[in-house]
Amino acid sequence: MFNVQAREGRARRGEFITAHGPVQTPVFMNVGTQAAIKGALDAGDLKTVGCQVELSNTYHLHIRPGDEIVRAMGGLHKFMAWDGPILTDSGGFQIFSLAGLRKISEDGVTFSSHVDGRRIFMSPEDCVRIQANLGSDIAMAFDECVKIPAAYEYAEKSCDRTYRWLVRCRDEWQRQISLPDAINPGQLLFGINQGATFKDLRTRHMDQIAGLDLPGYAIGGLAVGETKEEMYDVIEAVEEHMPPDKPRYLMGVGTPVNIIEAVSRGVDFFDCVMPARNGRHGHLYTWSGIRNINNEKYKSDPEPIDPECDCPVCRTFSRSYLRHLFRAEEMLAMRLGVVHNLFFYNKLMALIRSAIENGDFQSFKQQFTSILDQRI
RNA sequence: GGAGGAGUUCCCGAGUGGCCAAAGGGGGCAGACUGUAAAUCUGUUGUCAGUGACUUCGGUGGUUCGAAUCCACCCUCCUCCA
Repeated sequence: MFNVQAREGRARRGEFITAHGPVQTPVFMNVGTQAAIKGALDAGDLKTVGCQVELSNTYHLHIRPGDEIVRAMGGLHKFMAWDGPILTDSGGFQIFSLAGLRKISEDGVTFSSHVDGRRIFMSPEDCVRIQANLGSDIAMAFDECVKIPAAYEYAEKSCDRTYRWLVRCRDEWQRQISLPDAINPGQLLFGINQGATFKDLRTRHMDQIAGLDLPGYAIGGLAVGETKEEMYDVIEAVEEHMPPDKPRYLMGVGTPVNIIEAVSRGVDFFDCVMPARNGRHGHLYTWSGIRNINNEKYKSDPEPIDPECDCPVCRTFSRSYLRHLFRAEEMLAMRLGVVHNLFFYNKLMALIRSAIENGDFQSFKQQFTSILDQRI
């Protein structure tokens, strides 16, 4: 299911097979929480920006329109007209981000819907069943994403519970994919490592979940308050305990430099809202740093966002025009900003892959880590 | 010609004797954003300078310890009556 084709140091160049086609790794998954990329991009645009995997959210689609509706419409692929691989995130991050609106128990989590306030209970079994209804290719385990800094006692307790939830997720997943009317019988389940910044908790938890022999493993609960050095340290510690023949997914990360650093530590899958959110806000990635196109200095600049970029936005429009669209709050501004940024991220991953294939990854890393996160 | 009303910092608009360089919006300038409660949020926006000083509320003159605020005249605009 996962083949590592080339390595350089700990960095891996691989291929992961899903029910909707192969995924070349390292890969960036493009986030479309509610079955749409914010900024008004549809599945056709995802092809344009070079997306391999689309990511949607269990909690959000369960609330609206409802996973039963999506199932009745033939599953998420058909619903949003995307025929490539889809990963559904479990809602574990919403336990973190909707902290004021939820309550956790051993059974599961009770949310107050952020849409209409009604109370929603979600158990690990519910979460997996919902993802089966959505028919994604990769389902994520129901975990608790703990805020950092965390108290050791709480992190330990949470970690243990997340493990018990994972066993329940695994059992329900096996049941769901073997049902005769399963929307996607080829759906895979990834387990999620937790443990805040405590390396002993992290590695112990990783050892536990690796024992379940799932199709893939994620590192969760990072980029939620710790420094980037702490994050890299946790990745290094956990990576040694991750099965070498399974894909590794660093959830919610990150900046271009975060991704390069994590690839060099053995991570294969990424996702992040940043390129889409920054794109909507006019912070546009280039090969020489991040450009805030709102800035006055671009008022009458005829150059494209990045002369080195061959995305449709850079091939067509000037900085001056884009700045105008952002200042005038035209919808087109957000759309073009997101198209450019996602194209950039997907291109970044393509360059990382070929660098690993060619044994150039170390020099690629040295060339770009000092500039890509810089503001210009 | 007569009767009322109004002129505030880039714009709109509060403020009717000291707590006013002047609320609040808008606009401008900048910043943040990491498994998306984000088309969101934050800072800043008279000048020069570390506290402070200086100029500013249509104009001119006055009253007062002190005026955007009170008085007089003038200018401009709006409404109504002739």
